[in-house]
Amino acid sequence: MNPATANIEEAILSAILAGRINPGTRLGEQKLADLFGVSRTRVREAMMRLETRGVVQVSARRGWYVVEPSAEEAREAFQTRRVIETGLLHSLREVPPDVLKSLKEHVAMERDAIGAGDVHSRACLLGDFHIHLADALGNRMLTEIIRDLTARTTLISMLYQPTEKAEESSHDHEDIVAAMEAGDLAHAARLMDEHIGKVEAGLDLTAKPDPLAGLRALLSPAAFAGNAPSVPHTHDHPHDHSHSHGHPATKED
Amino acid sequence: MNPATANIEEAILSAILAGRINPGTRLGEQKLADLFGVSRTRVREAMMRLETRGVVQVSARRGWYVVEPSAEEAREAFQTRRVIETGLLHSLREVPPDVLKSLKEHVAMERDAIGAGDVHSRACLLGDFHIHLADALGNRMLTEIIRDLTARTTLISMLYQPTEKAEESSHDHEDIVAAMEAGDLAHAARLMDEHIGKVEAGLDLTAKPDPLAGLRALLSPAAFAGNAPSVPHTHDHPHDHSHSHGHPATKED
DNA sequence: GCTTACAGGCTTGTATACAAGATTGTCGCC
DNA sequence: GGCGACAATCTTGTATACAAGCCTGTAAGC
Repeated sequence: MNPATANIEEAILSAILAGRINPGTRLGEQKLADLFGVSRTRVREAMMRLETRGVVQVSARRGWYVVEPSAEEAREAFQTRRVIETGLLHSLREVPPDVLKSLKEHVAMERDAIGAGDVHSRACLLGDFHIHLADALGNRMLTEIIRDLTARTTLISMLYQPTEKAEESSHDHEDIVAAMEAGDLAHAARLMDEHIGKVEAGLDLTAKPDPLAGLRALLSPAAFAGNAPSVPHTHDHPHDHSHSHGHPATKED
Repeated sequence: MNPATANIEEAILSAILAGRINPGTRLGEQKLADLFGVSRTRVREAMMRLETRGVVQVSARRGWYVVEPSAEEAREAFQTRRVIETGLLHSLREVPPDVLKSLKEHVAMERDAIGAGDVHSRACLLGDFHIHLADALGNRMLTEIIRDLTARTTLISMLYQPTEKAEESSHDHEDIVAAMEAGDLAHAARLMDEHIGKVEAGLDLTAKPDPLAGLRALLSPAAFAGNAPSVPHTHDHPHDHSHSHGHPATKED
């Protein structure tokens, strides 16, 4: 594949995985083209690849948008992850020591990030755990699949997760690694199943299937005093104008 | 997505699934553009999507080629299928009656095709079984993943499978469905694991990692009498010239 | 006779131009 | 004042033009 095109694709995907780009964000071709210093053609390539991978969508003659998975799609994504990740643990006969070591280090990093209150890298690490785990099998194909899936569930969490129970997730990860170390992979699989189930159960899938959801909350409690309180444009500002995309998407303020 | 572009993508992918296009086949942009009556742009889109899905590859300024998975990739593909499909059966709590009915009908069709000696639809059906099974969960995401994976293993079989044990495969499918009907999904998963293992074991992964493999066989047994026997161009004729792609890839003659 | 350099043709890579549709702001009308 | 039509603007969709690199066939040199 082309290095430049791959870079654009990678840049956007990892920004999503890291939670730096919100679901529903519009990604204009020209804007990205300017940003990366190439023509629209290359950006379009990257976008179409990402569309195939299920992380962006095109709305005809309106633009590219980071997907906002529906409740139905959210359920599918979690089910898919459950199927694949428990299947992975089940088919793992033994865990190589270096993989175990790397996973333990990862969990330690999670705890540090949580302790430091680093929201940004925290979310990133929690998703990364599963990708690391996929690496355990040394199967690139599977890793790629889980990576794409994780991107989707990350977006889902951003859409539907009222409160991120980071400590609980990290603790689950720890237990899973412990079971792996003990060689009880069936148990690890069961824990993984529960873990994903918990994350899914923690979502409020009735919350915001549409961008107007934020509105409704304002409308119902008698509001509408004098001036509509500016309706803080939920998305549609991919990169303000310069490329200093630093603010880590702190939505819940 | 665009209907026309999607059609090109679909057409090529299903031709691969049906075994009508051989691994290693070159797919020229202009040729396909003429064939579908569009410009190269659209063909390129379709190709790049297919590249993301892992079924074609581009060789810089030479052309697009249907992938020829290496032995390593073949192992990964089968392992991935094993992980996902056993995981699927494990996480299936119960099997809806209509799904069971549909699977039984499918297996019956397999047997008919085998009985009739219909090589073409036979291979197609054997792959389709797994896709149908994915439908059992009603999870489009998972179905899509398995579909792409099946495309790859189909190509792998075309590359490495000396003799296709169709009857055995169909019998395996039958057993799996029987276990599902009996409600013993753990058993079904075990059977699936064995089944995929058998298919993988039936491959000769040392066979032809390169297009010259057919050559070596000719070279070693003292051959080279007078004229090199024409080296029947192993691939490189996507659609001869008109679009009457009817010959069902009977390679093993 | 064999090897090497070169030229021509063919294929993709990339940018650009133009067409078609969507959105939004404005003006006229009721 | 409110509503609807219209025009300006912006965005993607598609095709085409040209650049750049690979492959092959040919001819010259050894």
